[in-house]
Amino acid sequence: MTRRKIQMKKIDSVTARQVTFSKRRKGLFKKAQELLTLCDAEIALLVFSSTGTLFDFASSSARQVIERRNLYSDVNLVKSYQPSQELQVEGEYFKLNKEIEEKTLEIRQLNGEDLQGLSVKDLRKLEDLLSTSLHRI
Amino acid sequence: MTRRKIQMKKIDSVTARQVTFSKRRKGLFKKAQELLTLCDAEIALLVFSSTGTLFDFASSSARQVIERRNLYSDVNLVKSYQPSQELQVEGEYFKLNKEIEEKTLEIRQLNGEDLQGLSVKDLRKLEDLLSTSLHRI
DNA sequence: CATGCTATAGTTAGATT
DNA sequence: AAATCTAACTATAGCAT
Repeated sequence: MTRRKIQMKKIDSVTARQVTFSKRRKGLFKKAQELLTLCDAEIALLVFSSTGTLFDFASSSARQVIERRNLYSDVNLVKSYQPSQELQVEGEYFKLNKEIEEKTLEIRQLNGEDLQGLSVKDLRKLEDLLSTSLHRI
Repeated sequence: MTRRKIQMKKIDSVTARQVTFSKRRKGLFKKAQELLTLCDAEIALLVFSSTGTLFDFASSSARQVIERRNLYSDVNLVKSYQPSQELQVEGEYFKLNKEIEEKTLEIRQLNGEDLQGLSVKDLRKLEDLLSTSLHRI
């Protein structure tokens, strides 16, 4: 796209591929955000790196889809409304992604990172937990 | 973006918004396709129009689906690829679930449980990790 | 309404730091 | 590994048809 036109095939160099992945992922999310804003669309975007780790997820207003779905089922406002499979699927995605996020944070905290969100009490708990774990090992 | 720079807000004119939606959606999917080709990533992209109808879905391994879809007219787009979409979704599920499983195990091990699968060397590593974490806290 | 055009806005590959 | 730069690309807003 720039200094040189590139071939549309998997980039050979691992490092170059990672850099491009990072740059283009950012660009893709920006485009998604723009589409979302300009056209009032709802977008769910899941990007996995080649190693299979979930790298990102973008959709602010897609949450509303879920909320709307829940609203419909809760209030039973529209009897004939059947959540489409796509929406159900999206809902499950959100759930799974949230679970992954939570577990990732938990791991980071067990590793002594991201502690600023914790109260002193929680810190003591975590400290005790780690002490116990250390003893078991 | 072109003849004129536009404001990043919802486009007022309904017709202009529809045109932009169509154009940009196309662009977004192209970018997604490029990212997945260049970087061997896996991408799931769900775009809902403002009326809430699912407009498209893209996934790395769904390449064939997308290609096949292009053979059909716009009107039949969604219907024609639904069954395959289910299959793709299954794959993504599997990945997310696997990631959750892995993280769950990691947490359990950080808590001193499920250690039987680890070698002595891994145990030492974990011990060091916990010591360091404890120190940070 | 959809599709084609095209000047310009926006994106990014490769280099540099 | 991450940020910055910028030439060289691509995407697209406003029109035209």
